[in-house]
Amino acid sequence: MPNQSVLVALRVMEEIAAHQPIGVSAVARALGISKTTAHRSLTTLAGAGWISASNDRQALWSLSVRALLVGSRAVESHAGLRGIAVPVMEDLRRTTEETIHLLVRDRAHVVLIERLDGIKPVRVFNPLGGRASVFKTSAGKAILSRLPPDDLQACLDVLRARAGQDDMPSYDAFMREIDEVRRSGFAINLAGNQPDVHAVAAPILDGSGYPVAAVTVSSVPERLPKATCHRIATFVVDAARRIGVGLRAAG
Amino acid sequence: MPNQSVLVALRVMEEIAAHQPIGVSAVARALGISKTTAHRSLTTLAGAGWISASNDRQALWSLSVRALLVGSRAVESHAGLRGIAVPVMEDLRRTTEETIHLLVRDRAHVVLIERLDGIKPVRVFNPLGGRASVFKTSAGKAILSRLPPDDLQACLDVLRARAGQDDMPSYDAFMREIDEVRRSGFAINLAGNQPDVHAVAAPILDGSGYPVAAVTVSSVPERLPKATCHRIATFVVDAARRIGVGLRAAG
DNA sequence: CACGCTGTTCCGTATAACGGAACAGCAAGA
DNA sequence: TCTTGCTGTTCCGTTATACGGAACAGCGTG
Repeated sequence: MPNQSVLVALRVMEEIAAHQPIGVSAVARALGISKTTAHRSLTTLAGAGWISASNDRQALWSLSVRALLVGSRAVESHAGLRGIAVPVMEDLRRTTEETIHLLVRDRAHVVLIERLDGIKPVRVFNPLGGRASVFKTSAGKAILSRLPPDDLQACLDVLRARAGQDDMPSYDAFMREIDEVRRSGFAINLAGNQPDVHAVAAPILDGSGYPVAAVTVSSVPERLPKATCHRIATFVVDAARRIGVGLRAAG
Repeated sequence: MPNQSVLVALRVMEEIAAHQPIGVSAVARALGISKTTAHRSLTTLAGAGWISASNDRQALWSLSVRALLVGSRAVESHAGLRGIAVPVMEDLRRTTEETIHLLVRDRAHVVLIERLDGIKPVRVFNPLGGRASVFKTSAGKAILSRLPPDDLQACLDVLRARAGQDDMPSYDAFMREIDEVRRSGFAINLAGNQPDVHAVAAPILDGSGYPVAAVTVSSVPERLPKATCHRIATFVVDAARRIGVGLRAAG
């Protein structure tokens, strides 16, 4: 296994991201490495400007802005997905007047890469880069419904291991829901991830039919009851389709 | 210098962020390292899931979502700045009906860490994690105006080296403007960074008086002429003050 | 005052990372 | 077609480097 120190450094950054601000000993304990190695990794990362220490008596480490600068470029990697999606998302917001999200998948999670706020005063708020379970969100279900069988099975294996815990849906029920999403072309989430947030999602397919992302409309339950979700699903599906067309034209 | 391979890997990621998608040879050339080292670094980063290759004939590398997942946590490092700022930013948007930005400084740049879209149809659009010169933005001038003398001088040295190039302001004119900003408490930018974008900014000070961030109101010149900038500056300054109070209360 | 915890430094050794060289595959040019 | 110049990839020997144990200093608690 090459570049052990790099693997350590990356795990250190992930540990900091999850538990910042955090000290040397806690990092070493969490990763099962010696304090010496953790300390060396931290000072190296700090020297490169990716993390910084609160200069208290007991140094606690946090990610620095450089990490954001580099990480934020990751959203541009999907063949200009965001640039193509944003104008369509603008249209969708004009039609629905609600918050529009653009998400991509990372294993068993979806990550928010763009957001357009709803127009009305009461509105959902999710930070960019935010992460949620692929099993509890409409975007996750939308993407999973179009995944190739092998990729889908890999995700479902994760669910089988965790079903029941943490409000995870049962394996069989989830399978049935994915089938239904595949048939209808859109997914609905009624407060399954965050209480008081309803959402409807549609998968964005690239030229080869792979679901690279999902668009969603989110709002509070009062403005987005089940019936309304079904009614606006047409617009969401159409927006996803238009973004897909743009992707094929671009790349 | 310890952990050379880590330093290489981080530089590789920065190079990818700046020029993705990019191949092995180009990375090696840009960093002045051997193709072997670049290749090893890339495969290690890919193994850890931070970058991924387009599986074309000629492998081109891009940042993966994992980089965003970690990087996005960097915005939480400033003692809960965003959580405190967002509600105040909501108020400011309600008052002005324009786009509200929250930015922090990284050396001679400001980085956008949160954005609330304006209500009106024509509106500025800046991606989160986006970077702009501290000398050409209202946010940059607002933050610089409250920097301790040493930090300010370090930045001004950068300006002295680059003054004239790239639409950079002259050293003396910029000094005068910073003095004016310090006196008035807010900064204005009339299309100095992006054409057709006017903005007004105020610095957010922590408990020790250090300018940790800036809030801005941005819009198109028609809705934000110079006179209007001065009129709404009161609201921007007050928003920045309220966020500062929240910071002091929190930590 | 000892104990447990911080973070930090030193050091010997095992190993891992370096770059040169060689190879395969593709594209443009002669 | 055959060359030239670029890709990316693999192998290998040597050197330098990253590892963890042990020891140290500083602080708060029992």
